[in-house]
Amino acid sequence: MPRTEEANQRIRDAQRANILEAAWKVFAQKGRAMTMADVSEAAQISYGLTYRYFDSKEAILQALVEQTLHSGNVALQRFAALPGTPGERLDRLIARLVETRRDHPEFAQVHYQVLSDAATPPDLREQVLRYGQAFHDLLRHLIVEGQAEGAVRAAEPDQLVTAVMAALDGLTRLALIDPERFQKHFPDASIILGMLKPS
Amino acid sequence: MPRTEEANQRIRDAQRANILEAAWKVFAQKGRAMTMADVSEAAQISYGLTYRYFDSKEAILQALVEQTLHSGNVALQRFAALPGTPGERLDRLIARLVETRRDHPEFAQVHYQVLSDAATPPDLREQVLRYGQAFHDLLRHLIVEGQAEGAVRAAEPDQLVTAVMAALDGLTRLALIDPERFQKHFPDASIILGMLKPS
Amino acid sequence: MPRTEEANQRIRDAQRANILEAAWKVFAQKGRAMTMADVSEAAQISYGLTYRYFDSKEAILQALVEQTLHSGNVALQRFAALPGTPGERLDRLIARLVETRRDHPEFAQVHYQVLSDAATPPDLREQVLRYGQAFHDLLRHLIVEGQAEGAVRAAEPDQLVTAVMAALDGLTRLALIDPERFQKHFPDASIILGMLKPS
Amino acid sequence: MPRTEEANQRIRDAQRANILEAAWKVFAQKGRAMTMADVSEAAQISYGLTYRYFDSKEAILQALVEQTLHSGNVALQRFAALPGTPGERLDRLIARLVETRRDHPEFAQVHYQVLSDAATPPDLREQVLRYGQAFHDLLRHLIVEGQAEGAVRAAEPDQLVTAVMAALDGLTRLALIDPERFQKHFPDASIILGMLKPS
DNA sequence: AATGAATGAGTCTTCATTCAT
DNA sequence: GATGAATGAAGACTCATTCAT
Repeated sequence: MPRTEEANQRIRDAQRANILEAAWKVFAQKGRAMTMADVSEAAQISYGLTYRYFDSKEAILQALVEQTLHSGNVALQRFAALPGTPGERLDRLIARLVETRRDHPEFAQVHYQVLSDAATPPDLREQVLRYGQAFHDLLRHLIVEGQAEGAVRAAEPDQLVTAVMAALDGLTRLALIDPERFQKHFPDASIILGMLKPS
Repeated sequence: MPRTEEANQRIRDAQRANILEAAWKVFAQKGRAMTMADVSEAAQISYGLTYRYFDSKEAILQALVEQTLHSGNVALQRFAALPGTPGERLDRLIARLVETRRDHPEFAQVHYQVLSDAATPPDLREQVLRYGQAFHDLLRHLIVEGQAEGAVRAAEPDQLVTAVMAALDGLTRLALIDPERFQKHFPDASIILGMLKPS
Repeated sequence: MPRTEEANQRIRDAQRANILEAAWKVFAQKGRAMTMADVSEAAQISYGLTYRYFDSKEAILQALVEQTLHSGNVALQRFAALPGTPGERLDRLIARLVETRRDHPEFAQVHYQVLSDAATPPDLREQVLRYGQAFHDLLRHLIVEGQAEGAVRAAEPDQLVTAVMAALDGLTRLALIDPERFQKHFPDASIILGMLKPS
Repeated sequence: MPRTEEANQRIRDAQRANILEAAWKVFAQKGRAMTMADVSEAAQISYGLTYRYFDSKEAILQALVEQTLHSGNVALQRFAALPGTPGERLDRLIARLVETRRDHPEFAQVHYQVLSDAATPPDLREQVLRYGQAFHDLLRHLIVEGQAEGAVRAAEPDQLVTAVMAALDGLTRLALIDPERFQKHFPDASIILGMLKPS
């Protein structure tokens, strides 16, 4: 009795998720040194099977990025819709972003790897950059509004955005280099917010 | 008639510098994906010649790191000896650090690459970590003193240090990922200092 | 449908044997100049596949040595247990050794290559030397006993052992250098035994 | 004042000899792993100069071989002309050959290296083989004559020759593998002669 | 005659990708 | 759908050989 098409699809979806989860684990540990063998081993599947689900290592990275983009965009939209004054919303946004960097640095790390790798195909790079732009835009929007209400210091908004994004990226990086040390001294969101608050 | 020893020495010095300069360029572009072929091509020399000047790819990275450590340590010492109140000295230090990130991001980038690469030999890693620690110590020292005089906000000093270092690393990163875009909006040092100033 | 585990095991065993056999052929011809490309070509497999079966060129040599040590040790033990007077046992031993040199010179050759190569790792060298020592000891033992019963000439036993081992090694060498010529005139064991017999 | 042609020639001859002597030392130590850098360093001359005296590494080996062939042939001729019964002459010949193996194993080793290396050009190989043949012929001649007078055992002469040559080659080999051990137990020529003497 | 900087082909090893079963 | 054996294109490194001075 052959499996139904539906059952097959379910198996496929589960396996794909399984592979991606494994890829996350390996990627967090090894970064771009991750090999296909690492992934299949972590996923507890055979070497070749990975290729039934992903055309290439590239495609896995692409999928990882997509996951980050998806949840990132969802979060962005949620924040965009959140009530409160710009200052309040900024506080919450930054707090949340800092938290994410501390608890899941590999999430943002994927973006970095993809962007640093000269071999990254243009379209993938483009997607990540576009997400960064959307993120930038939201942040900038809140900052400009915050400045209008006096909740954010008077400074070139783009520079403020860049500074905040840099701090977040830096946290990602430090958390990966020496987890123990940096987790202990992980800065409170209020410190990051110091860059935005009027003095 | 053979070249004079002096002429040879000149050639060797020039070539070594040439190779390192080429390595800097390639490294800034490709990071750890830099190949020896890349370097020799950028240096406009044959593949094999690189090995007359550096024993291994490793050794080139080591030399790059040494350059950063050397000028980094020189700068650290200069700052340690600088007059002024802690607050003033912090201002100058941060300003200088931000400037360096903007103009020579690959300088700091080399440290990150070395630390992220699992294949980095322990002694090299050790050197970089030690420098990071010295840097951390100086920053922390100034911050604690700055807090004593009220020039720095009341917060856990280690967190402040981590936040500043993260921001600097992040700037490095952004400057490398998309130079054109981020150079334009490169944040003023005063924004980074916002993390430290009392609100 | 995947192959059965049994089928895979069969493939692996066959391939490993295939590679070793190919390595024997190449090694006999080229000695230490054997390249991995030679081996894979002789085994009629791709370059990379060799590395699925052996971690390095080193490992192949190690495996070749192990084969010789294994059968060598088996032979040694068999001879050690053989009945007969020392003189009779010596006769048989030498006869057998000469025969092996004639028919499988590459067998002993591998030991020589391993010992001459400065790059041989110490443990491998150690194994070969230990086997040589065991061989030396057996031979010496038989010679001393043979001298006691008057079946072996009166001479310094160690010198006799050295002379016999040298002759055997020399046969290996000649057999490899110019098989056709030396096979034709391959000396009878009785001639080698002449070094031991009382005059 | 330019050097005279004669003086130049003297310098050239001295330098050539110097290089060959250096090559002997290095070759004895490293065998075919000898590099051109090794040679020039041992000769205390510049890297490139070696190539003014020898067209290639090959040519150096060739010259080393020629030296052995020359002195070998001289010795052969001297022995061929020596007085005495065949038995006596054999005694002296073997004694001398054994002595040479003990004191200058690298001499014979060169032949072995040249013959084992598949890359050896045919003409060089031919020369060495021809010398081996001449040697073989002399030995065979003496043996046949010795058999006629009853000084040599009755056995296939070619086999006796092969056995003696093998023993000598083996001594060369053992002396190189573990000089200390084998020098101590180096067999007396009388033992080697045991292969030839009637029992 | 002499020097040593420069060249590039050859070798080992890794790993993304393909394919027979 | 699943397996893992097989392929081959890089990449690091060595070393014989050439060449400008």
